[in-house]
Amino acid sequence: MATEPANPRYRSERSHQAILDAALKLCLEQGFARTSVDAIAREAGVGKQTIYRWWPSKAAVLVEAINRRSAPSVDFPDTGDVYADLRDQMVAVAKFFQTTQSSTYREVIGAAQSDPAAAQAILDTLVNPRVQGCRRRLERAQRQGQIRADAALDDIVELIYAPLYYRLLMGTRPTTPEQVDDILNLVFDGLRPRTPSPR
Amino acid sequence: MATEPANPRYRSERSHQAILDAALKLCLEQGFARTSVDAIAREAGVGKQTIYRWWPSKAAVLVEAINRRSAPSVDFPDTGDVYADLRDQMVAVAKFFQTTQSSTYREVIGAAQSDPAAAQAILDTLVNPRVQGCRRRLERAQRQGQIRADAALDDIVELIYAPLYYRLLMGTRPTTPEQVDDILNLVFDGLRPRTPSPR
Amino acid sequence: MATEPANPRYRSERSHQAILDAALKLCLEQGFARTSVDAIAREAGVGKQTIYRWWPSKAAVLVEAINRRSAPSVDFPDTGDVYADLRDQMVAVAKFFQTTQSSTYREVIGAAQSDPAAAQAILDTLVNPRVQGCRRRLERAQRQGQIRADAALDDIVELIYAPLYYRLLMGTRPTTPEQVDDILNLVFDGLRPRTPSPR
Amino acid sequence: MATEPANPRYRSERSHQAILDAALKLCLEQGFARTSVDAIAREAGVGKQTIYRWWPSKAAVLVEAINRRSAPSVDFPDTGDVYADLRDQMVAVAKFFQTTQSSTYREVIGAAQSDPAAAQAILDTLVNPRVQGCRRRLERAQRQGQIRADAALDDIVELIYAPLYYRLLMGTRPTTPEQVDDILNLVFDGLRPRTPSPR
DNA sequence: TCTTAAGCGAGACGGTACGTCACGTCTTCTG
DNA sequence: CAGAAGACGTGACGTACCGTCTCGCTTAAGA
Repeated sequence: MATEPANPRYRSERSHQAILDAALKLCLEQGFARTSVDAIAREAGVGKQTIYRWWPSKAAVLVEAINRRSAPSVDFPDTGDVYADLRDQMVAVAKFFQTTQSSTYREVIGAAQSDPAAAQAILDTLVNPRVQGCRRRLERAQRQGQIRADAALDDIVELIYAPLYYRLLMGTRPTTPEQVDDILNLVFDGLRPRTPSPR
Repeated sequence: MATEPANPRYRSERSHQAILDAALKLCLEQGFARTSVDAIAREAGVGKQTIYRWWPSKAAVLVEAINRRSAPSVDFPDTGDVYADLRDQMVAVAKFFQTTQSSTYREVIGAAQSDPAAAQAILDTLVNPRVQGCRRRLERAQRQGQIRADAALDDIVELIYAPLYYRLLMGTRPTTPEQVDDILNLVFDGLRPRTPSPR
Repeated sequence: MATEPANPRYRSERSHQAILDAALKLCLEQGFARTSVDAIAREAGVGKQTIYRWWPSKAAVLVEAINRRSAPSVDFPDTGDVYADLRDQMVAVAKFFQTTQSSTYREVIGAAQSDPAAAQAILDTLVNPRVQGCRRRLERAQRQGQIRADAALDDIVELIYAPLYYRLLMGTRPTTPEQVDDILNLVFDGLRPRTPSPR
Repeated sequence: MATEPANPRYRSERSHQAILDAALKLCLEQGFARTSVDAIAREAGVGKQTIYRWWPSKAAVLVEAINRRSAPSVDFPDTGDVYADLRDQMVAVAKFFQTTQSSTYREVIGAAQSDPAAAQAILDTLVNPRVQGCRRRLERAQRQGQIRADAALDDIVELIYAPLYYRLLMGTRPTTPEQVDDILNLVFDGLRPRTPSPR
């Protein structure tokens, strides 16, 4: 993983876990920006050096911590109905974006705007694995003729998730699960007015 | 405006402009995160307190500075062809997102993730005025039957701009003007496979 | 007076008094060091410039304010008994040094250590007039044979008052009126052991 | 010592000395009031925090620095002739008060008028050890009958040193070594006119 | 009586220094 | 001898005051 050094010789698993736990806890309590590395070390009962030994930045610690918590959600469901599967997955994301924990994720993405290494870690660890899962599901749907054959899959993935991230990061409106249907309807049927067509 | 105090008595216009200029210049040279308020004050030949007197944070200064530079782009074109008009505007945004200056905007949005006041300033000053322009254009198009009557306009605005912001902020891929057509095609025609329909 | 400009044309007597009152009040409440010129101006309902127009420094304001309050104590008594007269005056000084107001005086002398102009104002306005009064009284006593003819009067004045100031400024011990007799006994009779002599 | 924290764990001796040296140097060059903590840190090649970690104030730093320089002068001579010994010690003090370095001491005492902790440090570190030395010398002299048996020693110590401090702090006149004899003559023989007595 | 120049309250201005916080590295002692 | 504890150099923070300046307004002098 991008946030891991090559050779974790002598690495203390106890300290490792304690750091991730402490980081998440403190960010939840007071926000990522107000959480210092010193505070994480103190909370984890760990020397500051131990953190700097294994992670390049505070953001990297939280990328790993968030990933550990959200690992189960990587798998993309496949019930045969791509609309329903996308809906399920997006609702899960929308619900997460409504929780308090998501603001740690939000702040980490914010910090990554000034920290290319953190940005890369987010992509590699959190975003891309899920994007790949979605892409594979869309591929199957495309092969089965459930979505247009000429649509670029990467464009579709982004078109679907972008509105959720847009609302999260720009704060235009909260991301409620109900809005997922609005998005999917638009994305599936398009903007163009049409002669009545069977769904 | 959100970043302005109620009563700018005796405010020095010279200092005001010098601060905005200095802030933009330094952010362009070394990035927003590496630009300190001290440095802006020094570059502008201004006391630090003068900055804190009129703006609540470094981010707020840059919201106003960016807004001053980009004020002309608020107007949304109306040639009668909504697809072409959206395309024009999106291409302009995509081009801006490719420039070096956009990374200041990007970092300011990043900082706003930990600073609700800055987030509000971005919405009020930069985002919402342009969103309103787009929305009004879509309303006319909807009245003229160029887009579906049952589509919620706010959803459409976000569906169109979100992919550009997503790429900007998540760094998945650069936002080239060519991709604008890919997005618009998807958005207008939808994902559903279809019997040939006239464009 | 040293703290007064040459030509007080148009000077507002109301403001003048308000400044002196405000300065004394604030110093009494929170100490000289914690009292800012801004605060004095605000308390006096006066523009800051008005203070700077008439006094060179915060310390100079307080020298004048203290002087106004203590003007009556300049006169040195003359009952014919120089010992008793010195005792009276020293007791008055010792009592003042025990009051809360004296710590303003103390702090002003402290500030004068880094401000030659203030030091000069203290000498000219507060110290020297009283020293001269004491000196004149000692001169008469010397002419009347109550003190040694060969003693330098300036040395005597300092020898008498220095212990009080020493205790005030060095904080070795408080200056109680009772100690005045101890000092005067020593000063009058000297350290040398002696054959019994008539008082 | 009053200016030392209880437990100097891991304190860097190199930084410690560099701070004291830098503080003295800068105060000598530009005065105590014009010397900022920033400047001391810069001159010493040390972080500002390191100063604040070990001393409560700029004044406390200089109390320790002055003490380190003047440690040798604590011992009080004892040749058997108390007048001569006092004269020696007072001349040394008077000479020091004439040097440029003494104005650092003077300004520190000034600052202590608004800083009780600094005042205490001056007493504990600089004044009281020397006062005790003087007091012990006077005790011996008193036992040997060189000074009056009924004189309070603390009063004598202050009576002797106070005029020197008075001149230093009130700026009435410089403290020349010649004046020491004038003071001592007065103090030993007293003010009272007398029948010729053998010295 | 009417200018007119000043003093005036208010407070913004360019600055300096403050004392604190967090960073990422280095050092010391302890288990 | 690895790791906790935390001191270190660095640098930015946001605040407090400094002494000067720029505003309109009031006020008293002299034309």
